[in-house]
Amino acid sequence: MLDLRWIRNNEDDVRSFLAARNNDFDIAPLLALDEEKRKLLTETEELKARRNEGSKKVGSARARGEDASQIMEEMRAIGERVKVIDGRIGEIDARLNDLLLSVPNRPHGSVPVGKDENDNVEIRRWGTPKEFSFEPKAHWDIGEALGILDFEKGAALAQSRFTVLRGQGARLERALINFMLDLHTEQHGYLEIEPPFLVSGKTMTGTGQLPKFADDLYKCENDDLWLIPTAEVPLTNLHADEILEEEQLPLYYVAYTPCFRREAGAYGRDVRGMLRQHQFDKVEMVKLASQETSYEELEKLTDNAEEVLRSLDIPHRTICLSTGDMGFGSSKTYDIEVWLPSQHKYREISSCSNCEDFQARRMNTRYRPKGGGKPVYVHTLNGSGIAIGRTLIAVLENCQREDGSVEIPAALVPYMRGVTEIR
RNA sequence: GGAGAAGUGGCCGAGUGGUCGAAGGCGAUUGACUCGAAAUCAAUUGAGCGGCUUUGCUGCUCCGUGGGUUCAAAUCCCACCUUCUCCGCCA
Repeated sequence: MLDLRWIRNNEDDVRSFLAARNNDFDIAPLLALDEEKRKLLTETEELKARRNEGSKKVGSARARGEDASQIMEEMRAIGERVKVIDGRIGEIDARLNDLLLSVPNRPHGSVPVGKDENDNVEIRRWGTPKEFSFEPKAHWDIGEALGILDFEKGAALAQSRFTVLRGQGARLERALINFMLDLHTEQHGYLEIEPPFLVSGKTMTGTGQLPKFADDLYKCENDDLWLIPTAEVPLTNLHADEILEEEQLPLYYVAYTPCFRREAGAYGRDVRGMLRQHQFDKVEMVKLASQETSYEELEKLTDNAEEVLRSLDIPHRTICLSTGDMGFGSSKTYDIEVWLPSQHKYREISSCSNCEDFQARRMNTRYRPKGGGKPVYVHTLNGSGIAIGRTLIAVLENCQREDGSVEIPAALVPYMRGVTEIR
């Protein structure tokens, strides 16, 4: 959510960044409502001041045993007008809030302006895609041949886009989770959290999933509970409605959770294998930082995610998303993409964003600056550190051998209890 | 799920219709005292929105949340949420 006052004073900026995002949101009705509300507010506040004064007079008159019925009558009339105006203000507020929650975040000045993913800018590459002496297979072929990936059973138990992992496949998933959690907690200074996997509508609104993206989420029928699409939601909301001290910042949190996404609107894409699932595991990093340090923290966060892939020796590249490709709540996003030999392409495995104060304003998380002063909104950052299922895919495909077996990267061997290959 | 109790400022805690945004205490900050510290004393110490003669003054709102009654609500009424205790159920 953006600051309404800022929108009011920077109309042109808002219009131009909405255009850069290909967003057709019209701010005119919003500004009109804002104007009307402020006019009514002045009116009702004046009336209330008069009523407060009158009520005090009634009190003191009664204390002296005098008759106050005339003032009471006047105050009753004022009260009725106040009620009408406040009712209208309430309606405007609700509408204003709805509109504000639908305005996307303002992109940072360093973000490339562009229409879509074709305008994303590659920042760096790491590693060289391996030359195979044979035709590298896709992970679904490797996994099914080894008996560790079962797509049929996933579909039978739930529906398509669910997978059953078996044996060393299930263990590899678990190994990746533990490896990443250990890396981030022991080397990068994150505090491990185990959050709820279901959260309230308010929490979903805090990070921006609601109200706009309800169709992408799974909701419980009888409760105000939603399955999290990413641990970003509970982690970022950990300090909702709090005022922190600047000395506490930055806060680093990391969590493993399953993630649940309806993937509505992704019907034809990545239908084979487990690249795009309704349920997938992810280790997620979240930071709350001061306004001055958040972009520095974004660089570190992205490096923390890249470190996972360096440790596993998997080729990858990092790109900066253009204004047209960026998510709703982000001011700047780096995607990390791994090399998938079977597709001969880099594919997204992590997304690291600085949301600045966009989420903080929604969930009301502030900090008191050093040396006192008014509380200001924190900057929130999140990044996959990293997607587990896609990492498993990357390991299977990049570490496959001609005979169909898969070599376990050295860093994972301890987590696989000494297993060095799956065959 | 059933029965009961409770939700007040950073914390504890008083307040059952009228100068209550809220006593008192703790904590914090500043000053005095001190060579310094402690102790003591004094002052200050919530948030949001707005106005102004803008380092201060001022209006409105906020006592779990949302409604209602009233000239006036922390205080009365209704609904909901959360916490605690007991029962039931369960891992």
